[in-house]
Amino acid sequence: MHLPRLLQERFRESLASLTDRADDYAAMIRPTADPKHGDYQCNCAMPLSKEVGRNPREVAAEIVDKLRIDDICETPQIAGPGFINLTLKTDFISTSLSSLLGDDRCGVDPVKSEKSIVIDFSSPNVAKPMHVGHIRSTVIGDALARCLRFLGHRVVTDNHLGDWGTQFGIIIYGYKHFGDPEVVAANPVQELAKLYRIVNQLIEYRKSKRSIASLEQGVQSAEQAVQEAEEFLEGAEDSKKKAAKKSLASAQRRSQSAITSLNAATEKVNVVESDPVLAERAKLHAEIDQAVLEETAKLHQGDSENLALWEKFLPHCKDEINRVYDRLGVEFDHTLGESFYHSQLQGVVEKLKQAGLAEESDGAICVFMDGFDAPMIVQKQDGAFLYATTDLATLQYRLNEFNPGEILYVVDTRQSEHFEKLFAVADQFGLEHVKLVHVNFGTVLGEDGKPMKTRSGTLIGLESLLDGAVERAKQVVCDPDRLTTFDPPMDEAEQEMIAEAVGIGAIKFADLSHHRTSDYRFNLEKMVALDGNTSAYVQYSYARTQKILENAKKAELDIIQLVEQHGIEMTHPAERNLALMLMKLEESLVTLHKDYAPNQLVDYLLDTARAYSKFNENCHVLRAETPQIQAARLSLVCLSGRILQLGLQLLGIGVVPRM
RNA sequence: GCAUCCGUAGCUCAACUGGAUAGAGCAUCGGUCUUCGGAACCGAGGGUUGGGGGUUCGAAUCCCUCCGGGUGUACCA
Repeated sequence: MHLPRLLQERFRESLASLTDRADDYAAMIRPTADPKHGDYQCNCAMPLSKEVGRNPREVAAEIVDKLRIDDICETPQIAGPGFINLTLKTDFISTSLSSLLGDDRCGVDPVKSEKSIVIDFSSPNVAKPMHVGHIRSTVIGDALARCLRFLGHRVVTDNHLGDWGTQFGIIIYGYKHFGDPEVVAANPVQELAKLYRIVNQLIEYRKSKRSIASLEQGVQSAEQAVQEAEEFLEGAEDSKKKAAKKSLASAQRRSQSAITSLNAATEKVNVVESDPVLAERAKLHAEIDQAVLEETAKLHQGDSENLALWEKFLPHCKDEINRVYDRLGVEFDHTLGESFYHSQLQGVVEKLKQAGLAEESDGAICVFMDGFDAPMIVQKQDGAFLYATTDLATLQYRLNEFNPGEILYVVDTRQSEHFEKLFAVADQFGLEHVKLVHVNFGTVLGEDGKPMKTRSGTLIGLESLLDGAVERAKQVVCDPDRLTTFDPPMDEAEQEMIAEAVGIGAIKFADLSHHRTSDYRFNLEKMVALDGNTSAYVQYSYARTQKILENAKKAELDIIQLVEQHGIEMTHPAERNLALMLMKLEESLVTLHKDYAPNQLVDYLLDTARAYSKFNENCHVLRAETPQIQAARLSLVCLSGRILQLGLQLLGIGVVPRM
């Protein structure tokens, strides 16, 4: 059920005699912004009037005159410069609503032309703890996969794991120098993580140590700039004071951020140097960054010892990330990591050379392209391949294996340039039949508006983030005062289950509720709040529907019978509004697909939950005046519950029967 | 420097890609109801969509320009 499409068909017929671009004009149907203009509006008369050189209201009148739509809408109204306003007939809404009953797709028609769509998302580096930066790709990618699949597309999800990079050099180095084979064997996941941290800390120490001099210089020049700005402000004429204040504030910000960077580096150095054990280690492993790269290179060249270690460690690293996926309820059809493509990389480079696309420059093999300052480097001076190479190999493999119509890369927006290059190269490879999309997304910011970090400046672990949300959700949802109102009482297990659903849901919902391309501020308190634009509000609305159905002792089959017997009679505006909302799920999903923007569905669910609340407030079900009215209300409650549940499920969020 | 994204209510964010009086939620203030669970509902205030110009029936959206910010910029991913 996609109302704009239905209306569009009618307009196309009516427009056919006026223009040969009837399709384009018929597409100009929108929901109205204000209910007083009806439910939908068609905005085609104004542009069309220009094409045919006539008065827009006249054109609108002619369109309306030819329009056969009285089975769906009241008489269309022409308003303003030539808007055609459409109000659905309440009968039509009732009939449509009853057709949703018993339909497990909730009225969403499967797409007519299904596509095969590959979605590349999450893609963490194994052996490195997952952190806050992995939320967005994982949550957005999973939601897209669920929604597009539900729409009827053949979706292939692939987790392009970073399982072949420097982080393994780090672990291998750590194992060789700090590892105890027995301890690692006994508790591999934790021990490997520990080894990673030890080596990484030393590398960070070295980096920081090297950068301190230039950071100090940065602070100095920033402070000088502040001073200059202050002096300028003092001497400035009144007319320039405002501008001078602004540039002073800007200089102060820069100075602050320079100081922060310097402090972070100094802190990393001090942590190591103030600890005798660490200081000794740092001295012993002075060349550690180089050594780690060498271990990585040896692995890539097939060194038997390192390869054996890699094979031994990889499963444990996967266990580690799979635990997080289990908790998030995320699954993949394929997990083909970088290592899977290793043997194909040389071939890709050769192919690029043969096609005349790649050439040597400064010892590296590069693809130069118009419109880009820097080339795409596919092989380094030292012979190593890069992620551009892997991405090309991956693309090639996916085209052969999955024959997709679309490939979506759910990856941070900071990698835009990489994907522009990748797509440009792919284009020259003759891949124009597949739609390649970089589904980019913004950064998760802390309360201070800067990328989210812990107080000590490190990234926040994903698991501790989830733990925090669940814990907070439990405090809020399982408040002892509230719990006393439940009958039967909630046992500990149920409380845990609710906290998990609400806590994890809160994080996902908050992420998905923002347009993916914008940055957003992470605020746990607001996310798990019971009021506001939160998952808990939607989940709670669902729980209320279930309570009413329970009290009414009616299952969906009973309701279908009641409707067959009594029909659906709507007497209150809140009923009509809710019913109309319930018919719009497909609309939100189609819009979602157009922009790969899950916030479309989030907005829909919030609107629906609010419409339900209003209905719930105004329209008593059990005390309904007549059986007809009650049948209608039971239908609305039942379908509201089903659609809220389905919508949340399509976002990867669960519901609980009571909370 | 170049490229690119952004600037919307006090705060956090939307706005179906050019449509009517720019919407939600927090927060603030006021109101409703003997709860099919009040975690509710109704209402009010709050905006020159960073500034200025342009395009047209119509601009938060497109173009130009200035101001302010983020990000990326040859061998990391």
